[in-house]
Amino acid sequence: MNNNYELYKVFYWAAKTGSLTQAAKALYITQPSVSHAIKQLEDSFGLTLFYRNPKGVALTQEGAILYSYIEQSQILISTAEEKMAALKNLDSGELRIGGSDSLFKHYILPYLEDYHRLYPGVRLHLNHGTTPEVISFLKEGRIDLGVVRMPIVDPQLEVRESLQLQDCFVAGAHYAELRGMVLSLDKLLEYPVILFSRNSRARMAITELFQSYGITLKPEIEVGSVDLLIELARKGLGISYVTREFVSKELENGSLFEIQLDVALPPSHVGIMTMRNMPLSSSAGKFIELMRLI
Amino acid sequence: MNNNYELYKVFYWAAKTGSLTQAAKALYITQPSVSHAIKQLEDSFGLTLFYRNPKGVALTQEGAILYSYIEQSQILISTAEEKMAALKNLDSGELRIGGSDSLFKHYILPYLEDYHRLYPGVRLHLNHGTTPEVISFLKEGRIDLGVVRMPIVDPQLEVRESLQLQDCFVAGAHYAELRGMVLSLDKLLEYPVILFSRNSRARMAITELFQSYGITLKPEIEVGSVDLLIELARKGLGISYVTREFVSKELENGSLFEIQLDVALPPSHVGIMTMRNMPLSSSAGKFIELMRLI
DNA sequence: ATTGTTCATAGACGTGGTCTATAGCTCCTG
DNA sequence: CAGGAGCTATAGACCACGTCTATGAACAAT
Repeated sequence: MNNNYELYKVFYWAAKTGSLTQAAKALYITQPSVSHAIKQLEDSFGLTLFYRNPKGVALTQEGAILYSYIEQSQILISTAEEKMAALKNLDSGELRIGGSDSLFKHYILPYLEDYHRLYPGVRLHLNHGTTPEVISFLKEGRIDLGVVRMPIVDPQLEVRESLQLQDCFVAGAHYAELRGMVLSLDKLLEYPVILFSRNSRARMAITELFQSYGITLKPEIEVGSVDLLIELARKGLGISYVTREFVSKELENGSLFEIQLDVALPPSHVGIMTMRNMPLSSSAGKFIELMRLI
Repeated sequence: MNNNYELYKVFYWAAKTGSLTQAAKALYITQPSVSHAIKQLEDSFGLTLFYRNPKGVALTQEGAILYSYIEQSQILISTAEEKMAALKNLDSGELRIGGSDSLFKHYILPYLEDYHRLYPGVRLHLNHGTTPEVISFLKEGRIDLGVVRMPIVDPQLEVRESLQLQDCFVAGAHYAELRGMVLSLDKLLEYPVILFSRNSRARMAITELFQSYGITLKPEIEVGSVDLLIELARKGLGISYVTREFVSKELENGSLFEIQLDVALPPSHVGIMTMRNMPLSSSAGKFIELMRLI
């Protein structure tokens, strides 16, 4: 009774077509093989499954009972195989990405659009959060990949550097007097500074930089959205510390200008983060491939 | 993608136990075999199905989707195998018998009782009808076996002679004067004769016998039930032509007595009839075996 | 009769699934 | 930190078993 499940495939086709010869054709094997397989099944059960007629075969009572189960089973397997093929060529499946809202909006979005156009069958899930939150999501298996600011030092994670960003201080028309000037850090602090919320990686980086010059950076305003940072600077409420690439539009149309400093601000890097030693889902793999390609 | 379904069995156990080693134990094969099988599946799909951890394996997104189908499929197969085993040792299944009411009542019933006691899981279906009807039932596959009067001459059918019966004429107290007398056929016909309905095999046989002596047998009363034949004879409405074995009780307690004739009435044979060249269901096979045994 | 179906049987062949042996890895423990 | 005990992956050998070809037997149709 310890059957080879392969026999059920043969049984299924024999019952379905009502002919061992037809079953053989469907399975691309010869009729004696089918005959032999059916015999094996019958012997293993100690039951006769088919009536053999000169014009084919017909299920016996017992065979019909077996078929009622095996038919369902085979249909499930076929469906599963189709599903797998669909997952393979990304006709279905899902892609779950973690990252910050600003990175989604200013960096990932165009890739997502391309990706969605190429693979409309793949459902997209975006989970926003801070860098440590995104790392948690990843480790919990709630996302396939995270897009965050480097550096990330975690042996469990594999990080691909994908983009270099340059943070800078920007101001609006209200501080037009500063346009073209080169400020020292001390001088800068005479103006109200607007920073992103405390637990962001960019905020930590700039705070450390000032610290290294012995200066304590204390913001006038603290917000949780990059859009607000930009908006507040434009309205003249202070000088915002933002990623230059994310305000390129405003810099171009002159609604914001960059404050020149007498020290170099360190560039920041964005990385695509995945679990090390864990295979990527094909949807995630294709997405990363697409990001590096463009 | 033309997969060996055997691989799904391995996949199922690997996913279920979360360990290739455990799956190997469940399947009574070695761990490298399991490893190899999973690899084959993954290669065939072009997808990774498991995360390999140092403490076992876990399904990937894609693997989990596959599992949702395969699990159902495997459960169906297991259920089917259990069902087959149950059918084999007659814990389930059905037995469909065709025959006349009188044969059921007087001949088959005791065997049915034994059978039901031995295999209470087998559902019994009794289909009553005349001999030609029973033959039709059999050929249409509505019954597994028929119990009818012989002779049956049909190349499609296989008939096992199972019982010899002796028909005879019986009367009740009203005709007590005939007790011990030996009657000629002519003399018999001076009394009202009660026969079974025209289309029965027993009726045809006795009509032919009279015909062979140049006598036309015309019954006074014609009924469709053996019980009625007996009852009418007991009430004195005439002389009934019945199967002696079916009135043994009445002959013993004296409510009926057999009319002696000066010619021998031919014995009739009961046969168990099945389709030739068609395998018996195990339930039917066991029943026939039981009938011959006792 | 002849031809064309069907399934069953016999025997040969060769692939592929299973095995053993071993390595690499991580985690735990003394 | 070394050693042991898990786990899975890999390599290579072997032989069972599933497939094949060839043929037979039974039946249906022409």
